Amino acid sequence: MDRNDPARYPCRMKNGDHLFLVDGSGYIFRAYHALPPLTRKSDGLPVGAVAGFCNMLWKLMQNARDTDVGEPPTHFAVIFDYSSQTFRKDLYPEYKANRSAPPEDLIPQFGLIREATRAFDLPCIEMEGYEADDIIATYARLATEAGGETTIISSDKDLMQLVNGSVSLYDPMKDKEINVPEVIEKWGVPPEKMIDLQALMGDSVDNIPGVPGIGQKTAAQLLEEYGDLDTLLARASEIKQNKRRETLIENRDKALLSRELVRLKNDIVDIDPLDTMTLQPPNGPKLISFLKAMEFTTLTRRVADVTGTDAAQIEAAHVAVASVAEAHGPDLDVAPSASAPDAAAASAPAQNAPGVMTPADLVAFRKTEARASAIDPAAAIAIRDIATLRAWIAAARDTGLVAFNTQTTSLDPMRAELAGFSLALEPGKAAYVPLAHKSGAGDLLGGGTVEGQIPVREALAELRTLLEDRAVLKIAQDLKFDLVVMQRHGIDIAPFDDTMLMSYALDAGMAASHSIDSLAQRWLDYTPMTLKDVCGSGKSAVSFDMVEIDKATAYGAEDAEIVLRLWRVFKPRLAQDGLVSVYERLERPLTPVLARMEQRGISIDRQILSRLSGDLAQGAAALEDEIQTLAGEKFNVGSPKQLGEILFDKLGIPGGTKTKTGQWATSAQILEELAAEGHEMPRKIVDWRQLTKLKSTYTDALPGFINPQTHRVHTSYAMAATTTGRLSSSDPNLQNIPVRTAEGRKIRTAFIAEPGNLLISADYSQIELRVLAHIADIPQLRQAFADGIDIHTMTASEMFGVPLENMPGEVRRRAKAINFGIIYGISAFGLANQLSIPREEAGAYIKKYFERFPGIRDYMEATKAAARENGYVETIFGRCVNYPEIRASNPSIRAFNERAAINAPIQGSAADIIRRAMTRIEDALQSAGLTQTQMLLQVHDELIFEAPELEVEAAIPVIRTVMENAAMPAVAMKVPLHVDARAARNWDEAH
DNA sequence: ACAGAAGCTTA
DNA sequence: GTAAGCTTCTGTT
Repeated sequence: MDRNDPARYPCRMKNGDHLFLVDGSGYIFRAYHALPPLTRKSDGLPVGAVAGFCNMLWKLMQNARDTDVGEPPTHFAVIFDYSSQTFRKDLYPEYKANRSAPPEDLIPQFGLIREATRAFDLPCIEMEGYEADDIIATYARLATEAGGETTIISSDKDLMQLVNGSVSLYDPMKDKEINVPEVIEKWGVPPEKMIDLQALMGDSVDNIPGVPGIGQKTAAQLLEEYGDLDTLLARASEIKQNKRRETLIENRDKALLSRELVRLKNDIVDIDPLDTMTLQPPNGPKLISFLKAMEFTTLTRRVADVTGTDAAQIEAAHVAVASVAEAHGPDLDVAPSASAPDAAAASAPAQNAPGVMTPADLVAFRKTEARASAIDPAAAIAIRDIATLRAWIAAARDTGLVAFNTQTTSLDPMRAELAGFSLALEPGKAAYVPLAHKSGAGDLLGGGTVEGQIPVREALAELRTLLEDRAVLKIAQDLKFDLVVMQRHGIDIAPFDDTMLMSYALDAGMAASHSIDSLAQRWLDYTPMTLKDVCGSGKSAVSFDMVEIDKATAYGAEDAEIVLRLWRVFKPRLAQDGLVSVYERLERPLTPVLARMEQRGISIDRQILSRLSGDLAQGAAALEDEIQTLAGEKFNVGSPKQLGEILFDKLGIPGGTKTKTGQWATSAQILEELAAEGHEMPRKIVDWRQLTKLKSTYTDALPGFINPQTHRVHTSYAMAATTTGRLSSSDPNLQNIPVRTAEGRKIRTAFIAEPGNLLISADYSQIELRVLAHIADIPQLRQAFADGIDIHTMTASEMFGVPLENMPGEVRRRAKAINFGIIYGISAFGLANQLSIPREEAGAYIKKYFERFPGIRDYMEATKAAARENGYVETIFGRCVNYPEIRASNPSIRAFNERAAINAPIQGSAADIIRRAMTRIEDALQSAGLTQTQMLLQVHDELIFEAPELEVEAAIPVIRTVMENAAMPAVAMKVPLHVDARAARNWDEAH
């Protein structure tokens, strides 16, 4: 007798009841790939899919009214696949044969998700020999026969065939209901024709053959014309297109077999009756016990609130796990091994659906997915009331992830006023929150605030709960900017990911820019609006708070959505390419450190600069007179073109050379040579240029950067501007303040400490040569550094056989030039230029050098070979620098790339070392009780601090220790690092 | 108003 | 010979 016979098992389901069927197996795979990887904090157990599953179940049980799925559920069950041995395998042994094993960190989650289902007190249904889809089909039929509605929680296309007036699908990740019209829109046929459609088009993921050459479009068109598969096959000979007719006749059997494979079995017998699925109120303690074991704190709290349970009183359940993946063990701070090139991921087959994927497949899938759907800025929402804002923030906390950015009135974060901010939760779901937009109308009254904006204080109070929530990952592009803006409002942002830094870790050297515009172009094939489009440009430009809210919404929300989409591509790539540690240890943690340095700024003495400016003006004017007298006419001394004509045409000085544009070259080097030949004017030009350079670039420009509120100068550090890992500084650039000449050094006396404080300058001595000695493992260099011997003197002694004592200055100077040349990927041409000696002589020096230090030549050859082989080189901490043009056929382009590839590991490793020091130094000072000592500036191998006089003496050894040990424990340097540090009232004396 | 060249500053 | 950013001039838009 049939167990589903109503006579035997009176089915309690009745008219108006609503059955929810969750496709548990489908969900696991989808959640695993769609959600950010999450591991249980205490033991590294991967639980991302479990977390997504629990959040979804809870949401469905609680908020069915709020989601778009109609009536709340009365019956509820979760359905799983039992095993891969099903009747379809008997029919067609190749069915699903091309699937690979699930990822290792997904395996333990299968069992956990069944545990989770039981913790929710929900029936957990699986049957040997059947797929979850067949069980779902059977229950949907039973529910319909009993007069109930069914909602299937899945978006699997295999289930589309079940949709009808009383059965619908619901995609939990897109919060989208799929009914008959949606099926028609997506597939071009109504649900009842889905079986025939799939039979024709086949499915590469499930290995369903279909009819070769017939895709979705053609299949839908044929069914439209012939009605169904049987009719189509019967009348196949009528088809006009030769190719299509032949293939349909020839592959008739494949089509019929495919139909049996995709047709779901809706008449399983011996199945648990529907009345076992009646939805009960949640069992708070049981559920919380499980959630605690999983360490899902946010959901635990929420369940405790709703069920009125005291979570603190409940013990975590003991949850057994089949096999814990060890892949995500404790972070040992070890340098990663050589990272895999991108080629494997790029060539992996891009699939249409997640399915079962290897990490490389996932990366390929995410790259395809990124381009698959269009960004629609017009669909963005403007949030203009506090209730809506709260709802979005709650949704972000549910998801645990949100893309965020600020829109402000200035590109300088220290002057920027907040105009609004945007949030994106998932592709297609982005919003902008205007806060301080004004209308141009009230000009005379100072501009009126636009109606319908949430008061800034209230909005920021809500925003704080999101940005400071440890359970919500904030994703931004160049987050440091937003961090400075928000920290000025007393709000921190943590935890976070930064797509700019991810791109930098992944693709340094692949393109000049890691800006959002170039990333959107590269990864999404999308050209975003520019600030110019929104604010205008030039004289007619307006600040962002004057932009119309609709326009601002489109711009701001688009930004957030792009960031979210980029993140989905980059996150798995970091793991795939072995760059997680570079990103998480060298890039991300530096962000808040730099944000604080930028906010502190440095004090500058206006009067010193003003007096210097006057002196420089006088000196330059006097020289200008003399120059014009020598020229016999007034001309613009600052114009290289006019100057060239005076020197080489009018005065007829011989030996001039031309630049590539055909102008006379008048560089300092050429002018120096002319001066050495006894010409009077060139020397004066060189001096004039020095004075005007100092005046325009430094003494005149710097005061304009003094912030009116802080009275200090706040530079901006770019974290992703160089290819090697160095920072750069701009607005103003404080990494090129003069130091070489006495005149220039006077500028540095204007950089001062506040009264009662001193500036401390701590710089690495010869860090790049030490790194070279480490990487290339050169015995003499290691010995010299270990013994504290002057490295250039040692080099000269080794090369020329001269004793260390009484080394002639000129000999040491040449050795020094060679040492630097090595770091720069030496060429005879460059060295000859540097030392003003014939190329042959320079070549002889290099030859001699390599004879004495064969290890250096080996290093250079090995690095070139590696760069050519892999397309990239790496630093001692695993930072990759790409050289896509290393194989260029143009010899000068190729040689340039080779020199850069030789230099990058050296410069980049040194940059990594100081980054590590910077991320540690604040804590070290705090721990030493030095609470007032603050890091202000970084100049590649130097750090500048400001400290109260009383802390200086204690701070210096702390700073030195952190800096000298910064490579540890990831890398044990074979040579000691040495730091010189001193303190003074101004930067000149401290340096 | 903007872009590129030339030149100069730093590590 | 490596890596940056800023100013002025010059010619174009």
